[in-house]
Amino acid sequence: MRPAPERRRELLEVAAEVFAAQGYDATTVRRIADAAGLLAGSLYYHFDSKESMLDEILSGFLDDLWSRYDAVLAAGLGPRETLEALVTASFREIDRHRAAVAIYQKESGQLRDQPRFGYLAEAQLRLERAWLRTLESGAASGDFRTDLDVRLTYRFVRDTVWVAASWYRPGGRHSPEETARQYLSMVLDGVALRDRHRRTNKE
Amino acid sequence: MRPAPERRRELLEVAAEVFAAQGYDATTVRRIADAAGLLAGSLYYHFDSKESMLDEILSGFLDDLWSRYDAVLAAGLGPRETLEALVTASFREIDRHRAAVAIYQKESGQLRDQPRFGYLAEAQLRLERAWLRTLESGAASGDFRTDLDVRLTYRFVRDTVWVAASWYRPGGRHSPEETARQYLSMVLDGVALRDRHRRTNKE
DNA sequence: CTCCTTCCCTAACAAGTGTTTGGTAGGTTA
DNA sequence: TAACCTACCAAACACTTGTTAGGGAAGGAG
Repeated sequence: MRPAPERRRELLEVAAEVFAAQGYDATTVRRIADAAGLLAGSLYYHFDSKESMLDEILSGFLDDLWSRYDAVLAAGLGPRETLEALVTASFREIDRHRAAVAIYQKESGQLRDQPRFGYLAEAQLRLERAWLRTLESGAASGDFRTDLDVRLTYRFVRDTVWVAASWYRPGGRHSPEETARQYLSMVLDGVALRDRHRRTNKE
Repeated sequence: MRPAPERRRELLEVAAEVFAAQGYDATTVRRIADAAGLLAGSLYYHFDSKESMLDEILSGFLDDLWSRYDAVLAAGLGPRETLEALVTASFREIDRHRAAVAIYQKESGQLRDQPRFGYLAEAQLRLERAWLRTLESGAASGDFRTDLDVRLTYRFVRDTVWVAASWYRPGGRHSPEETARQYLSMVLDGVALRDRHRRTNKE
């Protein structure tokens, strides 16, 4: 009597990988079964629909993400440190849930209208609020520039981070922490050369 | 005897809009027909397959994009001016071909393996080369920082620009030129406050 | 041994898919 | 007038889709 949840997680990982590579709608349930080494109908012993698999993948990822974000936001750091911590946490999440993040990026737009996936819209709103608060308090405290549209800045930071899931490969040249450091350096200081940059790359 | 190509372009625009909103695979040919005000079978008088529509949309967009990029690259500008011109051209392209760009972003990954869409892979390669050359010569000339991984910088710039297609709406608050200016300001100088930024926002 | 549970297979289902075929209303040309 | 072309409709086609029902092999429990 093996522990069932293990097999379940195995299958979900396979499904996530295929969803991320082919897109949710383009992925047939038979293809997931092929990749997992069983037949299409057998998947329905573990899950009650293709949509349930997607649901479980996405909500699992979001739960994980929020537990990390909430920890950062509750730490009471300064705006700049909060931004750094959020970005770093995001890249760690991409490292762990690469497929789920890619799916979220691709399909979230068309899914959030569906009642079952309403939590995607809520999550996006919570995310936006958290980021806007951080950016605004950073502008007030003198950490960030004040001549930029805050909402534009938010989208800029958000997108630059999360699109990375489309090309990032775990175990590649850069660790999530190093990728985060370089991204933060670009987002905060820009790519143009200024006198400081010669050796100010704070470690 | 009205000019046929006009109707053709009309239908392609409708199709592009639906593809962008729902995703290519999730879009049924009947839904396109609905949105265009005719029946599914009638589409096959104008196009010989659903795939052909997608092909025409994407290659049309890429042709347009390259004609603009080539003009910029042939102008012999300095690295920083080239980067600024490329980014501005990109946002103008997003303004004109928003739906096509969104489709390209979403589906290009799964399409480029298909022989018919091989030109997508070629285009991506040409784009990467053009950008890398610009970034490298900018690092050599002292315009850009040298302590960043060039390929990472490339992906950073590329992504930040093109993802904008997922939220940008023509006729919104910001014109493509103004959006480009703000993005360039963030990419080049960063979002962190430095002494200069109080009033150095050139113009 | 028998019973039961877990996990999978075989085989089929109804619904929806992209596409084709034949026809036709209405305008243009001769 | 008749012949023709454009742009569409109506109806069906073969196929794929997600999903279900019934059965069976393997192994632990009594």
